[in-house]
Amino acid sequence: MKEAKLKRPFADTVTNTEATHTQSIQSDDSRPFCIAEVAVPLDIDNTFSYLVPERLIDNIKHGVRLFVPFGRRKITAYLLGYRFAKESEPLKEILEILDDEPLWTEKDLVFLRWISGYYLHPLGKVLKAALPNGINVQSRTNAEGEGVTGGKKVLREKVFSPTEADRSAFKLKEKNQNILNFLCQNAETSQKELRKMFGECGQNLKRLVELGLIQKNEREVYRDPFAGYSVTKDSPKLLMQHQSEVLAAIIDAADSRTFSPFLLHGITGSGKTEVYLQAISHILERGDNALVLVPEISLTPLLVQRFRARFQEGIAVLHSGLSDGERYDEWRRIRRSEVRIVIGARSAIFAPLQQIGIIVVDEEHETSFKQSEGLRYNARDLSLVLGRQENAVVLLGSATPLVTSRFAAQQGKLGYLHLPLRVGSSSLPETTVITTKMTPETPISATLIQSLSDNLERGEQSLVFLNRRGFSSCLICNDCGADLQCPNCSVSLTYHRQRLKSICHYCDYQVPFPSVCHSCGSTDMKEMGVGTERVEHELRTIFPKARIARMDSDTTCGKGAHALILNKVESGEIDILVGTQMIAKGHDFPGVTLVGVLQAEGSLYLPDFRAAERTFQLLSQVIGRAGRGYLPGRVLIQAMNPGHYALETAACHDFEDFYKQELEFRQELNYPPFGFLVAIKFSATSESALIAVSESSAKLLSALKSSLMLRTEILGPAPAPIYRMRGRFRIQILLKDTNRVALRKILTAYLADRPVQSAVRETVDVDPVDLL
DNA sequence: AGCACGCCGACT
DNA sequence: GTCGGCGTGCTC
Ligand SMILES: [Zn+2]
Ligand SMILES: [Zn+2]
Repeated sequence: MKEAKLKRPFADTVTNTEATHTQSIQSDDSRPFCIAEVAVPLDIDNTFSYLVPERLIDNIKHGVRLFVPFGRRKITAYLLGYRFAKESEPLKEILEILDDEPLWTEKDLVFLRWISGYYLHPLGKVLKAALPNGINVQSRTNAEGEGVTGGKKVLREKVFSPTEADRSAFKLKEKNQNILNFLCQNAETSQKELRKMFGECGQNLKRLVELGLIQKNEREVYRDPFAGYSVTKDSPKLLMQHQSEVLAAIIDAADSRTFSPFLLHGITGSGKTEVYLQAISHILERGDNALVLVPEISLTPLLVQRFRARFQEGIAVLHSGLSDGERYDEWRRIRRSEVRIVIGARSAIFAPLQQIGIIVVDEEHETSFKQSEGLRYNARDLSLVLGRQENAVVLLGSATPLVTSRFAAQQGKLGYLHLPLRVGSSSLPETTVITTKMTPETPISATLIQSLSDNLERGEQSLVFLNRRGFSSCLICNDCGADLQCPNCSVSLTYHRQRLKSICHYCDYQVPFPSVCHSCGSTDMKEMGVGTERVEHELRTIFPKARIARMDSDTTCGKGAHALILNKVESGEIDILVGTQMIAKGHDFPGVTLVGVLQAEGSLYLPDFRAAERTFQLLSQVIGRAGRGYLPGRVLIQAMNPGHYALETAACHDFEDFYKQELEFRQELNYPPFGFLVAIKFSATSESALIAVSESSAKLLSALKSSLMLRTEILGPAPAPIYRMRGRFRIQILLKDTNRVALRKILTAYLADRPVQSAVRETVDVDPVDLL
């Protein structure tokens, strides 16, 4: 054995899994050193200690960012705690305290530490991810860090208000008198608004200030992303029987003031939103606040409008379309308790909202609640953790709940609330499954063509759904049989006819058309597999007079393009809409009476244990698009091999049966919610590093198998030991129980022991665990 | 993340 | 000989 490493000069370095003592001991002469413990936003698990210099001791407080020397650079760091000590090892000094007010509370820190441990992500990076981007100062390498408190600019405006002075003592010009009267009768008013009412009035205001009749102040203004949307007040709607029962259960739980998580299972149009609104109203009345998480695509002005109509003021909206400045403004309003309701996409889980009484997660099954890079958190999962910490009600709402949620409800860990009825509307659509082999020449079966034709004649609208964009999913060489693949991702390139290119849907690698075979150089390439672009093309040939539109990420990349297509469908300007899963989400089309699903099993055989669940959810959603108006709906599902239970159960709307069969499948293979899953993804810079990792990971896997894992698995096509995807190599580890301590130990040991260190970067992806 | 240090192959 | 690329480890 080699001699142990040199003794490290810094003792007692705290790792971020342990709680740090943040309670400070008062400074006195016997304890002259103030030592700050700090997390940095880098790939480092331990924390660092700095000396707080004399000049900063009076300003130090919890929850602030610091500017510290780190190596030969200067970076932003996050203060975790500080203490006074008799003596100190030689430490570097903090350069600056970047915030006057705390950015996070002790409670927030508990939550963030939990996240750090659960997602195996350094605390400093978690803090960075949780804070709004506008606040962050770019680390400066040069010595002059002037203006370092920077971040996004705080906007100010001038406001005027009357003084106590005796107003009758002056004889004023008419305009001045009018302004003064106005100010006496109203709250302080900005110059901008006064200008609107009285025209250019800078001179008049200046005069009134000089006379001591009014005073000028500055106040911070917030950039308002939803300004200009007028609000018509509405009042709580009368609930149907099921809704009132559900609401009563929620209110009961809320009044217990204990952590009360619910699964609210209600099909689209069953009146979930009204239940949310009234539950939130109850929480607000008793003085607590509400956090509402919705998928990015559902976070529309229309939704915000609904909340504004009910609650008017005190609503903050956080979505990805905000500029850093706007987002920072909303964040500050929340921090200062100026709002009672926060509505946002996944990152809103980090909103600095205090006293949370209820967390609503709408469409909880949506994958967009999961962040797929950096800190790979799932806001749906975190809502449960936060709700537990805050003793809040957590409402997970969905028409097609996650298998995990459904299971937790069965176990009694989630309260199960069901809204079975469509409010004021029709029965479920009649659904037929057709067995067809889809070919590039005839992607649409004769039966579906006939139905579309009938629908056109009746003047009714149709949807055609295919979960694959592009013209053809790959090009195959007629000479040697090789398909055109992405050199980075080893997946077939999708041919896009309009753009005359073949494109990798993972990394956006492109080759122009006509293409040359990578292996033999032939230019004789055959189109294989069908995408939405081709379906649109074929439909135009079959129905030359029909008004046809396509909606997928290719046709909606422009700003407003998405809304434009939706509007056209809604106003009846479109007869047939072709699209990917995009047409399954978003708004209702009351005029649609026929839905055709092409290649329904398309997403079923992906190397993902949730493939069946995703397929079922998607199909259920698409099926639900038919017959939402007054006319009954009809659905035709085309599949090559329709025997899979995900298709069968979706077709006959048998939710119970789907969950039963899916849970059997999960249990047999120890997939969540029965097993615990962690994916380690590698990206390597060289082929040799890759091989080394492959070998060492095989060793890891066999070690895991022989120790505590009940089942370990490598995801992907055999016989490759590591699955290559999006330029990365992925192995997945499944554990039977949810013992994170054991997992962390094994992972840490593996990562430390791995042969190639920096040539390989791994990200650890923790998948759903039973958090209840 | 950067940055320095050390090891090994290639090259004026 | 030494120049430089890459792999490794450290930063209070
Ligand atoms: Zn070829
Ligand atoms: Zn690619």
